[in-house]
Amino acid sequence: MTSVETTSANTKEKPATPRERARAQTIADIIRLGREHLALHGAAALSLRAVARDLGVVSSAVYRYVENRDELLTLLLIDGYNQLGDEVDAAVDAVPEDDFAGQFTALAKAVRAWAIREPASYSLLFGSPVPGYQAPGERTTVPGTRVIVRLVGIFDAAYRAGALNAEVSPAVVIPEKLAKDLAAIRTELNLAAPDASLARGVLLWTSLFGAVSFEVFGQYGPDTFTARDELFEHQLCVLLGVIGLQG
Amino acid sequence: MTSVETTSANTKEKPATPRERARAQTIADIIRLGREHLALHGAAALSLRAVARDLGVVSSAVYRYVENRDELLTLLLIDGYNQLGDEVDAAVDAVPEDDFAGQFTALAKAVRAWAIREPASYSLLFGSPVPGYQAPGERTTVPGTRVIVRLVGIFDAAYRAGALNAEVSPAVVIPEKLAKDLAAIRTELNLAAPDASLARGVLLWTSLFGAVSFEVFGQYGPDTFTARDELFEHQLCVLLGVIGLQG
DNA sequence: TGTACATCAGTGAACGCGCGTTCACTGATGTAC
DNA sequence: TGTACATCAGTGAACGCGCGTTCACTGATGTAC
Repeated sequence: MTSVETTSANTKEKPATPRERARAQTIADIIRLGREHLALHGAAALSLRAVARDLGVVSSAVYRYVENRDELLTLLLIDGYNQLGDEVDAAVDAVPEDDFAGQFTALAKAVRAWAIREPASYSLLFGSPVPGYQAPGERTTVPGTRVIVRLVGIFDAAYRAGALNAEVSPAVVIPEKLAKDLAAIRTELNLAAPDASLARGVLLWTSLFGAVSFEVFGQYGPDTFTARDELFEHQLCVLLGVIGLQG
Repeated sequence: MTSVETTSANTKEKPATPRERARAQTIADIIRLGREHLALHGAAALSLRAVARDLGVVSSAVYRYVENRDELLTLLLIDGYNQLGDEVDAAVDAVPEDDFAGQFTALAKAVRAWAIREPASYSLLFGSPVPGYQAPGERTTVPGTRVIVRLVGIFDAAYRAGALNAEVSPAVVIPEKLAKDLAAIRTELNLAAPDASLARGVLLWTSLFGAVSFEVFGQYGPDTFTARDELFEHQLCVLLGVIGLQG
């Protein structure tokens, strides 16, 4: 269920000894409790002592499993990215391969559903940075880019299939500096879509998370929008139009 | 310079006695130091004791000016909203009244410039909620809605002037529940634009802050985009197309 | 103008709290012969 | 299979820290007569 198992299965293939299984279980418990704590008090207030209390163990015992507070944050970050990534993958995989608009919609809805269900994890991943904490890039980059990689994957497949109408609005000039960035992305992810399409993909990406963040972070206020599902779906429709995909 | 003066000028008209001026100055200092602290350690770590230290005063002395920690947060919130609102207003006012695309661009650029200059304040206003803190709506709603009110103002003026091409893409059906929300907004803000245009306005709003948040919160990573100004301007262009305004 | 009193700013000590982290330790679980 | 040793999980006390908040207080600044 949690992605810890996946991660540990990747590093160590064998089911291992009872002691090792107990250890893996404890680490999973620590992450689970950490996530609960995150949900209740936020990332900045995450404390090893509180996790130890919930675990029913003396505070220093946690140091057998986690080097320090920052590492617990890192574990939660990675676990969150993988949870989100798993749900997004499952949602997209359930849509026919040639239904690009459907895949995009599924991805977007999966992101939103997860964000609303796990607002604290969403905040940790996509909200304001945690003061004094710097994520270790070598461990977080891969899980942290799963959603955007998947998104551009759909995007590029649609382009290759000729389903992307890039000329949907008058061509906008892309400055050379921006074109260089886009070229680097194209090379790294092995894409075919031209600059104008890629740039629209970035807009899609930021807009999607902008809409979700407004909802999760309470920017809409309590009463302004009661029809939030409908609002979100409508925004998706318009965004699909922006990249020239028929919903 | 800060908007405290504006606020206090609104409640008390007179320049007042020396003692009162000294008091106002001290409150302004507290807010300034609070903002610096915010920038260095984040909202969750904001402490009255630290502000007192920077103010060169014993910790209990701050309670002469601020009821408790939460009220300091509220002051910072209101001050931030007003700072942003002032800059946005100034930027928009500098554009000719009939140049709606220019006004929108000016608003967007002002938001982004302020956010990049004051990332901590931006985080407090638009990032993850501060755990354990609930903003008092009766004091924050008015300053907190200045930007969006200004945005829909531009938007509606463009519509009334016939500059908004609402039929830019095939009409999307707006569900009844969402239409009700939009109708309430239309009444409250005295707008003329139809549902489809208003809904696009909301998308514009969330997309704008989505783009800014990604940049401020470091979601782009350190290297992916070096041409951030160009990327943002390009996104504005596309968004202008979405609402049917010629940039 | 001068005195008596009220208001206010700031002091310093104290309260109880929770935090991260270290360290020497006790037992239980595993491993090697 | 049985014993001797190594590894590991968890204990409990302690360290130094910063926090929010209260309270009785000292002086300085203002106000009323």
